[in-house]
Amino acid sequence: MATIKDVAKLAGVALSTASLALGEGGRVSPATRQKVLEAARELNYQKNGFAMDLKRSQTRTIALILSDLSGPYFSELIQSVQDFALSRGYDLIACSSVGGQDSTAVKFLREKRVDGAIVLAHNVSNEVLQESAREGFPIVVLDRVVLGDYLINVLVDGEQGGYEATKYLIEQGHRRIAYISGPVNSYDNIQRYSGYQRALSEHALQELKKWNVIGHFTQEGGFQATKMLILQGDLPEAIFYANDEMALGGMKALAESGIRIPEQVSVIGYDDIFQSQYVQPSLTTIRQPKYEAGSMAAHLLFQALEGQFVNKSYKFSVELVERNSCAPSLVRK
Amino acid sequence: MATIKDVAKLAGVALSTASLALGEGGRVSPATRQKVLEAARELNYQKNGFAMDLKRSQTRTIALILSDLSGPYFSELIQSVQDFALSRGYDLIACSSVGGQDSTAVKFLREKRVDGAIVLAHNVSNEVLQESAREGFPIVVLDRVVLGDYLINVLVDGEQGGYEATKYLIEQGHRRIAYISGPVNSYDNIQRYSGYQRALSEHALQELKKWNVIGHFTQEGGFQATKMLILQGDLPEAIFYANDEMALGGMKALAESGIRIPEQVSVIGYDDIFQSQYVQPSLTTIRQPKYEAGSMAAHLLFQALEGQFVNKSYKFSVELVERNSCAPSLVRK
DNA sequence: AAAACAAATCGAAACGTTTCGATATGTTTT
DNA sequence: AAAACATATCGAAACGTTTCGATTTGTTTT
Repeated sequence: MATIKDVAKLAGVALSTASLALGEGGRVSPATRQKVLEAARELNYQKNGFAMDLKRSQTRTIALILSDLSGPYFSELIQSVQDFALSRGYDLIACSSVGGQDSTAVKFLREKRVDGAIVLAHNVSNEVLQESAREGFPIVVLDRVVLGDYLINVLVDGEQGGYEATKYLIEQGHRRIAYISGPVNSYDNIQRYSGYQRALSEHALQELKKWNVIGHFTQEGGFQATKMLILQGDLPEAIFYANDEMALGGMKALAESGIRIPEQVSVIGYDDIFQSQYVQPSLTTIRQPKYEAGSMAAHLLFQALEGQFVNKSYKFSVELVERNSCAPSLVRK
Repeated sequence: MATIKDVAKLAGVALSTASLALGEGGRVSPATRQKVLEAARELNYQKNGFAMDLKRSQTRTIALILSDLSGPYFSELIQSVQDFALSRGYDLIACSSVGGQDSTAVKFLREKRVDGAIVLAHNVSNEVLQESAREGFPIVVLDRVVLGDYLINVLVDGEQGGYEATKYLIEQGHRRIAYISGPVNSYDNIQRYSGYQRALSEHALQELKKWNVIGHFTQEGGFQATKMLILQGDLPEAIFYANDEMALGGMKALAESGIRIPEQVSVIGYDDIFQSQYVQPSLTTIRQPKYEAGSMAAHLLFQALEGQFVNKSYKFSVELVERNSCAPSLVRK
């Protein structure tokens, strides 16, 4: 691999002059620049990024760290962050934290291979975040509250979401409302669940443990959980799935058992993923301002990067999207 | 930021000893290692990744370059590449080539910030790929044929896919088959379209230009294109959408106009994206072995990285997934 | 024509590591 | 007890850039 040294030699100038000529606004004579550029082309010279980053100790790159690069959930978020980063002349790289503490993502954080990061990955521990964030290296955390210097939290109010979803079902006259849970210790799940509980207790309703089944936030999990609910014999009037993917699986299970939605059971989801509007019947759900949150996260990160003051915590509220998977309860005697 | 120099000083050892102690199998006395580790902890030392990469001139990271990080299409691919990379002790970073020649992605290629790359991004030019690939820096290209040293092609046979889809419709008795196109100069679109043409001409069928409408591979585009088709008054018996996203949009347009699928019009898509099985009616489509292709790409990349011989080109075939959006044509007189 | 200045070029240091050959220390062999 | 060896530590060079202050060259002012 040709280095700038080779280029300089071929062009017959000093190393530093070559660097100047190759750079942006260097004050070199046009003739010299020409010579250097030609030499570079001839040698197929490409600058070594690491050497540059090392010297400059700045990368103009931010990382978006996700627990999983795939999955419909992240699309919108990635998009918004990318749009914003690009508009500020920064590069964005997405890295996955699969592998937990040994993942690419954590390596990027620890070793400061980027100028800052946005994190939405529950498998990156608070400690890592707290240790990594520092002067000149801000981190925006999207999926939980974690306190520390140079750490900024952007939250979507899951408790409110859980509350709204449940309240909506209650207002439709339902009283017996099941909750299909995500992983029990997931921050998102805990939030949504506690909103569900608040709505129930505000209306003096009982929570039935046998209707609280774990579906792991996956479609398959939602399917299985719903099958279990059906097998128990005593069907609830409405089911609140802690995310849309589980709701989709659940609807499939209900359909297979010949149970009509929303006539026999009302179903509500959470997330408003893309396919929710295409399922039959279309799924009533809670929409999270993902694009907005991503955009806000990016915004805050850049502010922090530029040394401006930023609040340490922001919270978004959610919105109920009414579709066709819920119907008023028939008046019971 | 503390450097290894500071650590060494605090621990009272030489710089090189500190480096040894911090590294893996360095031959240092346990006592020294202990001292160094403690000093490092105290100073909250984190190694500088760039300096390391520069010295080592190896990153143990590969890049997956996509034209767009979002979108359901890439999920499976990302997953498979990631699984594979992880199993080989490599990190994966995904970067987007939004921004074309000035994008993060191209920068990563040019500046060799990774050890190798897998590219599925039509907005990265052949020239960039050819210039970037070199000894010790192999590139696997997924979406087109591009020749050169250290360049490896993995293709999914789009021509065959277009052919199969069209042939299936013909075998169901349809004769008047519309093609809703992606961007006209997209490699994928050209492939699929030429398969469509081959199937038609093999069965001595005419292609009607007015039924070849551009839908840009987006849902909105498919919707608009279909609206146009409907407005023309003369509806085809079957529509081949060059991807599922357009088909989804198209189905919505048909439904809005009260046209029944598949009774009045058969619809076939391409890609088998996740939501295709959930739309009503479920969408018959062409499934590409995306996971397999990604896995193969990763496989080949590592072989090349290890200096093993690899073939320069691989081709996968596609598979028709029969669902409910197509029906045999009623016998016409 | 000498002095003053600006522009272009150069040399050297620095960024923070890793690694190699050399030295110092301690242990075994003869 | 001297010689031979293994082990632990050290110093210095190297990776490929950028950048700063110094030097050279050429141009303008007095």
